[in-house]
Amino acid sequence: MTECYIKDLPRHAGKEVVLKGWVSNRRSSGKVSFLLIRDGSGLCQAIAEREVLGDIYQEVKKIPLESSLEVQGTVVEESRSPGGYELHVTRVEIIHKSQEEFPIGKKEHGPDFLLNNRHLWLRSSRQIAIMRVRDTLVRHIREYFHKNDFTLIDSPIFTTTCGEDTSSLFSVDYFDLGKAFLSQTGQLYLEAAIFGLGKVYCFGPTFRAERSKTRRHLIEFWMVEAEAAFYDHDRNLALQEDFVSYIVQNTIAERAEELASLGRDIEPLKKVVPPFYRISYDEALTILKEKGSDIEWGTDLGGDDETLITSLYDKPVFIENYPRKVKAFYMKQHPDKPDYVKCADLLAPEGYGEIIGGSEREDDYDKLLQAIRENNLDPERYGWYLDLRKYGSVPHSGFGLGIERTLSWICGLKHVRETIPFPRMIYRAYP
RNA sequence: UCCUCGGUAGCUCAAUCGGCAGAGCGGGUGGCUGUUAACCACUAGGCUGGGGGUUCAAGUCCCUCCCGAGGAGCCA
Repeated sequence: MTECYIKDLPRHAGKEVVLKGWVSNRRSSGKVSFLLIRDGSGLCQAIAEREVLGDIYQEVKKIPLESSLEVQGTVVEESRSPGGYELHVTRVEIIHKSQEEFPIGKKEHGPDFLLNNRHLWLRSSRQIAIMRVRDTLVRHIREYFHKNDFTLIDSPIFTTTCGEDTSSLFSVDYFDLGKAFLSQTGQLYLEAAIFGLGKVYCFGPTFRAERSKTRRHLIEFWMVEAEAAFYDHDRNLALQEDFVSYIVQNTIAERAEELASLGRDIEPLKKVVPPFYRISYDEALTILKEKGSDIEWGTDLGGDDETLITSLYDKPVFIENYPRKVKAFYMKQHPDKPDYVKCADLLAPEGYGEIIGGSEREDDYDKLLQAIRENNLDPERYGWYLDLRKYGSVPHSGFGLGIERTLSWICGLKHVRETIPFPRMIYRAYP
């Protein structure tokens, strides 16, 4: 007997096959039961009739949701079944009958309950759709870098240097060496790698011990970072435009069905092609003040500010050249305006806000050392990083893109917590 | 850490001015041969987050603690 996956049913129309999966939903009407089977490849309606099945029909009719089954039957084209094909069952074997009522019901649930049952929530069609989009997005990210001659450099998770300030780092005991930190960025290591490989990227989890509690924050999230030798600020922005357009267009083309099931209108995403809008930090401030914001020069844009700016544009917008004092120590000082750095954040439209932070890096040894001291960091710990400016230092730039924020934007979600299989949040590390 | 909102049946939520604790879904029992979160009938299910207070009377008002959500700060 041919065993097959639901996605392959059209190829077996009229034939008898075996499916293995779970009872996603069930309805019965006296002598006939409709079992909605999920097998990881799709959904299919299986028709179980009393006259065909005999004694086991009574058990099948009452089978608890999410029980696992092996069903054998004839594949029949049927528009009323999801996927367009249904199975007329001739034999049922119960692999495992759910021991208790499945906690995730057919009606709505609240976020607390769903997050406590994340291990079971992942079986629902909405979560399946999001995970498929995530898989596709990640694949196109890797593909883009591969096609453009970037080499993957896996950066360490344990670090003794940091890219941001130490207050937001998780520390762990590291044998006799004292404290080590969980990585916040692989950037500094990528900078070391460009001298051998030119263009590199890393992709992995990153950890922020910030007591953030918003729809845009996770404690553990995935970030893809790229770094390229001889890329100045403008070339960096062109790369980001090309990259973001590529991953968005390819993902929405491949996952149109899933995005539709999530209720995402992809028309706004189709506009995500180069060039993106570019405004300076100072211009952003002027706009914000005109709109009534009380933001002051020398502070970062808040969530409301980002929402206001993005509402004015139908495509992603770069905010360039921030004040030096609000950005990280490694960013290159602006040659004409010493109070600024050559950097840009990329804000996604439709109110989603920052998805990329990037900059040209300081390539001058003395200026970098000075910046490290100004930020009260220990120059000895950054010895290796300073070394990079001693042997053939070159202009170079890079950026980091947050996977969950980008996915949340593409899927049109209200919160990043649904974009990662097991979200880590300030008061939640279970399951 | 701060601000705002919330916690009532397994789940999602009602409960008017402080006056008998309710519904839908899910569970159980029965019915139905084409259902699409199926439907119909019956049924079980409660320390109203914990503690204290006011009152003849508290889910409702006050104090306090716990838990959650959204936001601020910070960031991708």
